[in-house]
Amino acid sequence: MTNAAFEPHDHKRCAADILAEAEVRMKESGARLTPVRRRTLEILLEGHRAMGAYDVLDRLSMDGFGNQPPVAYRALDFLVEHGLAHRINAKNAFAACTHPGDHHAAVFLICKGCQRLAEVEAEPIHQAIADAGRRAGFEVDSTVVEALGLCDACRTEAS
Amino acid sequence: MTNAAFEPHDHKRCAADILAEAEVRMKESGARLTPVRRRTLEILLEGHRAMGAYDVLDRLSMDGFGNQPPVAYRALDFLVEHGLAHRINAKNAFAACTHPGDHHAAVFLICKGCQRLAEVEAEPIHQAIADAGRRAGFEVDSTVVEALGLCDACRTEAS
DNA sequence: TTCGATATGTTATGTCATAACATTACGCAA
DNA sequence: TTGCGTAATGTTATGACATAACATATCGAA
Repeated sequence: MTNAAFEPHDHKRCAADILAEAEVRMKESGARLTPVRRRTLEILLEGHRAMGAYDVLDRLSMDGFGNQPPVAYRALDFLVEHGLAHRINAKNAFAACTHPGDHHAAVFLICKGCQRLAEVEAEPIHQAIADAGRRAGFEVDSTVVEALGLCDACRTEAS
Repeated sequence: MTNAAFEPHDHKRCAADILAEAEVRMKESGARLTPVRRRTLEILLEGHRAMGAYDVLDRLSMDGFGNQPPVAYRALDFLVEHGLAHRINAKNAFAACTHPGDHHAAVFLICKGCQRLAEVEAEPIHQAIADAGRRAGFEVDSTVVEALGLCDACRTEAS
């Protein structure tokens, strides 16, 4: 089983579904998915890739929103806080969450070939990390798990 | 069992041992642990904390080395490349490796209270990540596993 | 001892991120 | 509906992290 992010798929549908789910969740929680925030999420959803804040900002300002860094950072921070996007530390970049609502024990797979990024649920891994912490007398709050490598397609191409 | 990094211990000895080990390993591999590089490692070894490149740079320039960013970054990159230090993505910072030579499937525990950082071996976790990748049709090369939380001492203090 | 490779110094610039304050829009209570 | 407090956005300025490119010095093997 390969991950959808690395496979050809009906991406318009994929993105639209996530966006719709996001709207529902925001309505439920009372948080406001304002125009900049919604547009920011749409931009992130254009591809299964992480984008830098300044790239997002360029797109936003082309769409008539402000053109200063805080415009992008605020929208991105909002999305991250509400579980609609993730910060990808390894790339100083941001990506739309592909399963908003899940309990969020995500592992990120970042392809060095095509730059695509997949998010897989892996609660047991996060558990194992929490356990390893506990054995060292450490209480884990949050974990970052990012793996770099090559997706199927890029691996085939390389050989 | 708590990790040495979070426990009172004979740190002078701890640092000296790691430094000695580093010297041996560099001699073996033929890589040159020059004065800046050695000094950089000593600086990182002063505490079980991650340091920003510019903090390291300040220290180096006080010691008579150059005072421009590449001086620090080059030394740090050398140490990372040779397994004597690690980059801590979550903090854009660097820390001395506490078990140079081990096969390096490290998980970093970063205390939000005291800022101390421990490195625990966790080959099984890295295996599990590689497996999760494989199931998604992805070949993992390298992984970043960083956990934020509170060490024993800081947890006690907080309560 | 000379020459190529490696390491260091230095200038300049690029990239990522946030503090602080002004202005505008929103939603609710009177 | 008006007015008010809060939340969101815009804008200026600056801080923090990182690297490209080239000059100079040092190391070590032929």
